[in-house]
Amino acid sequence: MEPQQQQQPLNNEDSGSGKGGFLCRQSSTRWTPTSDQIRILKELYYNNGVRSPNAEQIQRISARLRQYGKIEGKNVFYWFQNHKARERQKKRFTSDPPPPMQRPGFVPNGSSTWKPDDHSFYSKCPTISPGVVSSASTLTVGQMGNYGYGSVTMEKNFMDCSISAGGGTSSTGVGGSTLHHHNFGWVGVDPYSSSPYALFDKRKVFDESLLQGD
Amino acid sequence: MEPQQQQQPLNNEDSGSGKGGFLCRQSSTRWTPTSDQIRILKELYYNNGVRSPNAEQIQRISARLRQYGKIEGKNVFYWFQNHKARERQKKRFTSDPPPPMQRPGFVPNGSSTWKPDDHSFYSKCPTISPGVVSSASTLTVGQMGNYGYGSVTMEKNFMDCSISAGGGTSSTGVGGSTLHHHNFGWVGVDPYSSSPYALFDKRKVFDESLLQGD
DNA sequence: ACGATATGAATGAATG
DNA sequence: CATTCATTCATATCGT
Repeated sequence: MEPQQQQQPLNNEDSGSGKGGFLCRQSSTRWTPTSDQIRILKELYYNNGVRSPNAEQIQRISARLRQYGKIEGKNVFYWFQNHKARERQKKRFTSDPPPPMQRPGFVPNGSSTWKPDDHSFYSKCPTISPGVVSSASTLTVGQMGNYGYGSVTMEKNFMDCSISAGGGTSSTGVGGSTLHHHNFGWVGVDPYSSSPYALFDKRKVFDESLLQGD
Repeated sequence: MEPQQQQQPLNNEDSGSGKGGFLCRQSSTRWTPTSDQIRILKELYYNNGVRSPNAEQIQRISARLRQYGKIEGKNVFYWFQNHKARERQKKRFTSDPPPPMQRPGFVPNGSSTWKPDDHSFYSKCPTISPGVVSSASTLTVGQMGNYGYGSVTMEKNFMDCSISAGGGTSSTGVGGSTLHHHNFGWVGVDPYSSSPYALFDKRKVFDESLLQGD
């Protein structure tokens, strides 16, 4: 990447405190990552091999990053998406590597897309005590955030090994619950639905089942 | 990042005279297309209707343009991106009649994050003349006809719902008894693919504003 | 020398 | 995951 390393007059954090009600340049709607946030994100990306974090990871990451400035989960999500995509893209039109052709008979990857995400090549869980790791399998999302050694420079720890967590991939392991993962309660109106009755189309929102996480 | 200026002030290559070592005009901060390169690019753009060349085309174009000066794939990529964007932007101000009302002073911002998406649909109908071969010569990247983009304008400003942590099924939902950490932000995200848009429908509401745990 | 404008570069956000 | 759009920043270029 481009050596863009320097800090500028971070003017984020803004929030026009409603000075008068008019004027007040409403900061852009767009997230403006701070240097620290960027630094951490890159850390995660390069040092921890995080590339496509899932919801939980995103939650933790954004929570951690929030210390350095306003940020939402989607920002983290997009950041990784973009960073990854750009890296690939740049490489794509920078050189003309012939399409990766695998020799027949050798199935590189059946159907599952290998995710270099966490638990990939880098040995993770650096700061996690072995004993504690086990608990990670269930869910460590608590907020181990930054304890002791953590400090600001050490953020890889919270990334840890969450992969096992409920098999982010196969949540079906829910067990007794016959709950289907099909009940996303998306609220919001349908911009396309010109049909008034389409209102009931969607399984309306707010499914208590979803809320009652427990 | 936004407010952050990315270009690092690399100061090498003193073009001035021994100034001492302060500011200097480095020669290669940014690509400066030559007349020939511009000419060809414009030809591709206007005569061949190339708007968003893909990796392969970019490679060919840059290779061809390299005859006229140093150039990289990304330069071509950005050139088309910018050219297209500016053309559109410009058109938006000129030929686009001022929409009724909305005068400065009217602050739409109120409760929901106003989304400045004014995907004005306009038929950009390029002015390329079919049959015109021009002198594109060797380059055959022309892909006229793909200026679709006239997508419909759809407002998806409904990304607001509630925090129905669909996580129920997600990894966190492991074991019926395991605690469910609901702090989920995005509604309707598919935990399996961690992609907010992985929904069956095209809706992809992810919201996270309610998040504020820590 | 500036100030304005044109434009290369970067990146957040979104779509398919 | 690839592609695209919008926005913004930084700088090159031009005008006065």
